[in-house]
Amino acid sequence: MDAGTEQLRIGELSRRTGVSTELLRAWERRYGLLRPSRTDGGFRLYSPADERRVSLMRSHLQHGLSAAEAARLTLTEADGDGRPQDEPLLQRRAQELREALNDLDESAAQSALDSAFAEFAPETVLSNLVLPYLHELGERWASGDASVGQEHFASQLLRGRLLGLARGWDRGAGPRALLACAPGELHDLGLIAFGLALRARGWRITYLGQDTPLETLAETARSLGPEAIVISAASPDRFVRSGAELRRVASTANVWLAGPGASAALAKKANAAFLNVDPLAAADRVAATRA
Amino acid sequence: MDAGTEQLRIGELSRRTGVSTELLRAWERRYGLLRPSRTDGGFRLYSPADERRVSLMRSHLQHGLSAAEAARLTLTEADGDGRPQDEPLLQRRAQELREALNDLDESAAQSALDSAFAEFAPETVLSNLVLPYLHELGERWASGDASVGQEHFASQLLRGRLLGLARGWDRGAGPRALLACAPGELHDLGLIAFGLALRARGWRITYLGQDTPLETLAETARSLGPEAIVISAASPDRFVRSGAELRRVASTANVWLAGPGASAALAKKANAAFLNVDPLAAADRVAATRA
Amino acid sequence: MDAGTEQLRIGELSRRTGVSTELLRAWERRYGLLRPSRTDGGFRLYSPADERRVSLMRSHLQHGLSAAEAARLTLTEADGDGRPQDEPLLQRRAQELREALNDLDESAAQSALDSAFAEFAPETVLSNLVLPYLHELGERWASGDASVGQEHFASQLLRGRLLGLARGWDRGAGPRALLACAPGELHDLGLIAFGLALRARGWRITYLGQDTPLETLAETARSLGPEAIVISAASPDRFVRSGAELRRVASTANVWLAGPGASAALAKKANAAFLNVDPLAAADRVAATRA
DNA sequence: ATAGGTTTTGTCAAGCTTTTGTACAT
DNA sequence: ATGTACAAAAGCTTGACAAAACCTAT
Repeated sequence: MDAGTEQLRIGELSRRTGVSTELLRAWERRYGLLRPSRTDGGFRLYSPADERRVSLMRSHLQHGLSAAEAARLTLTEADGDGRPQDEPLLQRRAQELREALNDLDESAAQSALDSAFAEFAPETVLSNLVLPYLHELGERWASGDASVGQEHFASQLLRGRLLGLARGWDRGAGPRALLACAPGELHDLGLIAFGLALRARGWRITYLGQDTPLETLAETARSLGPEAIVISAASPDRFVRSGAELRRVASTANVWLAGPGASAALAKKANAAFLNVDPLAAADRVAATRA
Repeated sequence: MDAGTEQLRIGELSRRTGVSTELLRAWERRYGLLRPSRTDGGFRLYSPADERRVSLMRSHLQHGLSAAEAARLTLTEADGDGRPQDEPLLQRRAQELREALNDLDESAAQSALDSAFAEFAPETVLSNLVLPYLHELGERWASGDASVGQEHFASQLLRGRLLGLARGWDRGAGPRALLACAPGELHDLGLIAFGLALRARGWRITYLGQDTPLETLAETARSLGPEAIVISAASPDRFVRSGAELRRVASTANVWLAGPGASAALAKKANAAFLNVDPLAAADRVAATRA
Repeated sequence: MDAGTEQLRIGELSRRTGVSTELLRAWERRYGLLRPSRTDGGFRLYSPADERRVSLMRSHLQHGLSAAEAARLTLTEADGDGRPQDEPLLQRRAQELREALNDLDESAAQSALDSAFAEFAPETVLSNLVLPYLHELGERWASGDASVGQEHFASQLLRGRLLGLARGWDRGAGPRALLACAPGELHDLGLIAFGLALRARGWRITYLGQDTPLETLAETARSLGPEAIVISAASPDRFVRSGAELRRVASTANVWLAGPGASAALAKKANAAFLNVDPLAAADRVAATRA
């Protein structure tokens, strides 16, 4: 068990922390600050975690907080920081984001994202927070667990965030990719994430967004001459309905079908390439064609 | 309106301008130079505009004018002091933006917007660059002059921009507004601009975005209890199709119909209020209900 | 939600803000300036937001406003997120950043930067907020107007922010640049800004940081074979002292000298190219060599 | 410019309650 | 070790007050 952890008795804890034994007991009684185990005879045995809590408590008192407040803070900090200590920071941010979005709390969501983007690389945030949340939301929604309001709220907020990251993604001298959602398709977040990932690999992105008619796509492709065209859809019908036009576009350029709606069969039929679902891996594949 | 402007008492104005309090009162009495508001107790409260007038007055006196003359001049000058010089710059930014968007040149567009937001107040940029461009694009598109690619590209880019400005728009303590596009409706930029303007008037915004089912809206409204609900659509059918549900939502909350698709008749039928087209004026109207 | 926020009692708030407890209560009673929660026993508990309000109030009083006016302003500013709405955004953010950094207020500084980066392109933020602030700080410091603490605080915070943006800047397929500060040189913010700008132009960046021995630089260059090497220093001595070694490095690669310490003469002597001072313009020049 | 009256605002006091560290009896 | 007691420190409310700032009218 925890054979290796040192267990202090109250006198020793008092000596180490400079807090009188009476006070330690009072803190335990009044605020539940400490949770010592006991010897058979009833003596308190404090763990290192208890010792940390006492120092935290003292530091808060030093800063002028009232004892009640200091204890409250100490407990929430120690719990949210100490026990799931092994739980990575990333998990915590994910949890914060999830709660904020579910509560329709915009600024909390933004600040969770701010923290995450400050602490991790953009792709890490995408692959560990944003995309998993979208996935989860899709499933909860399919099973009737999420309100559609949450879905709308979340996707709008995340869209704004991702488009913010996208700013300037057409600059530079790399190969150019043209991105669009299939006709009728509104789910564009995965495609934007893909664009960001491809951008990080040095490509220039031109993004046409949701519900792009293939005629539009073809025209734009003619004027830009992109190295790759990526068309995304969340459901297969989007591709099915425009099979003929897809073939036509694909005959003049390097076209990929992506998103949950894409499949190897559909791609083959359209004479296009098939892009496996995960946007980040997809970026690797497309980038590899020009390495 | 000018909730955020500092109002000085006579002593501080005197200290700042170096004009005795008696004289300030005399100028007000004799020439109507100043028009301070009053506290409940009767103390004068001067606005920054008053402060400017006093400096102007002093400078005229310095140049040897009689007090009466100086006052007359000050009053006429202070009114005609605003924009005209800025106008060309604004036009230039508008032109830069237009060209960049038409060329699908993302970074040029972004930097035109950067310049504009650096040089002008947010609402000025909205009302002089963004909204006019959208309007123009709509017309060109209707007449077949704009490629759909341009429209897609521009609206996606502007959406990212506006959502960036929107960050934190749910914070604070003001009344809350719930915003959504009608079912099937994808044109959300006007609604976002409206949200930004309402935000600037102290409201908190919750935004559900494109194509929001009315059931979703109703549910979200129940949990948030917003002061106002604004539903936008670019074409009337969106509203027509969901007439019955609209009535139901409107029966429990303060609902406004907005966007080019709204009309007084439709609003009346739905038992909702009608919001005239311009997003900024609309924000004024909604804000006025709670002033 | 805000389980982790510290709540102050009135005495501590008084001590921190320098406002007597009686006055704090009077402000609450008369103007509703503060809205403390209460303990079960009825003691007031103030949030960090309350603390901010008190400082704002004090600052307004300092500027000569009457208490009633100061309170009104404080409330509208603090609740409505912010400030005069009719000012160009960029100026507002610059002012917020400046105040926050001068007050050593980290979270206010971060949120000013969050807003700025959401609203503007990274380069715009760099060239309009970050670099000017650094410049200004340098001058204030030279004239004894700024404390060393402020300088450390600001540069630490900004460095963290910029390095956050820099994440992943070595990815992709563009030409590679190797960046380093000259031996002994610790001012690296300008160089990082330069790196970011070059990254936006499609380059890959390898960054060696402060105080890089030229031997290290040469070795790294041998193994990476960069397209360009940029060495930065804030004062000329850094370059002077390592003249011979500089020549050697420059003989095998394309070397640029940058930063306020660089000059055409020094560069010529080292057989390197001279990079004009502004990091963003510098990025344009370097990028142009490979367009 | 002065006189005489009013408003605003910071401070103080009295009497009572809550909080919290320490002490003591079991 | 526990539980109770206690007293100093910190807070609360109500009410009042006086200096500073401001008003109008002469």
